[in-house]
Amino acid sequence: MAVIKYSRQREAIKEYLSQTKEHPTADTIYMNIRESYPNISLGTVYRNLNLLVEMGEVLRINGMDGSDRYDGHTQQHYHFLCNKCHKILDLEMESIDHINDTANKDFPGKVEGHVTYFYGKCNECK
Amino acid sequence: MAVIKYSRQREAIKEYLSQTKEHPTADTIYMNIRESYPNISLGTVYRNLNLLVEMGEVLRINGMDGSDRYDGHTQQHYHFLCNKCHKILDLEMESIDHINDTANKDFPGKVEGHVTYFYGKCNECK
DNA sequence: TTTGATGCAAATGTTTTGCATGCAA
DNA sequence: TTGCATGCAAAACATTTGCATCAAA
Repeated sequence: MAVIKYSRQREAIKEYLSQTKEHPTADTIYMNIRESYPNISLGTVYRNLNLLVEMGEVLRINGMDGSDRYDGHTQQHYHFLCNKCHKILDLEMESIDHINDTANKDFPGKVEGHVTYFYGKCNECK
Repeated sequence: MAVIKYSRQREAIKEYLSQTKEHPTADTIYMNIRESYPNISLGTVYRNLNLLVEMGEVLRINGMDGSDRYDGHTQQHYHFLCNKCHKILDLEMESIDHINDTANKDFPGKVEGHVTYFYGKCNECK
């Protein structure tokens, strides 16, 4: 089973994601990391993002738009997508984990979690 | 502004989607419609799916997997994704629309809706 | 007759992969 | 020294689009 070795590229990606409030695409991440590591390749960015998502250190947000977006802040929180300017914002809200129980009622399998995002108009667009 | 003309291809897609319980991909839909319309093209399927989604007659489900899936049953319902066999099931559950209000609290913009899907293990995989 | 819809193929955009080389352990 | 990670380029996918032709109104 593959041992995971240190790589400065992966560190740079993690560092960049933990420090930004945006929810960048792989390409945006690539552009940014390139400022410190001009030789990094897009393939490496994708490979590391997949690794980090798998390890639970980064969240992948998809279905918003053509390409996936990534979020380095893994504490439980929800996202808001503006229908007008397509910005993604973090929502500070109380837990809605009880909807798992609602879903589990009368369901023969086992609901373990949910993925939710909210949409509407952001502060500037409303 | 574009008038929408009747097309038997679009009818066939709508009919197929309203009759299946699966949540097929564009390609699966294409394969099926091809049995009655051998000359239909994948481009036409995509064009019509986009149209139907825009008209609200079909739901697009994304973020589950590489490619988007479509659902002809537009009454409000939630989806469940099995982590093991990757099946998508419909959930019969009470409304959780109140989570919009939860999200709206302390949010400067305006939350208009949400997208939610549940995951876990289905009846056969648990 | 007019104009939207289609089929076909080429183009686009995103993500993955094969392979030789580099680097961590 | 071993084998995972990288850079590069090509490949793989999913989806969109240009254009000549077809068909609905």
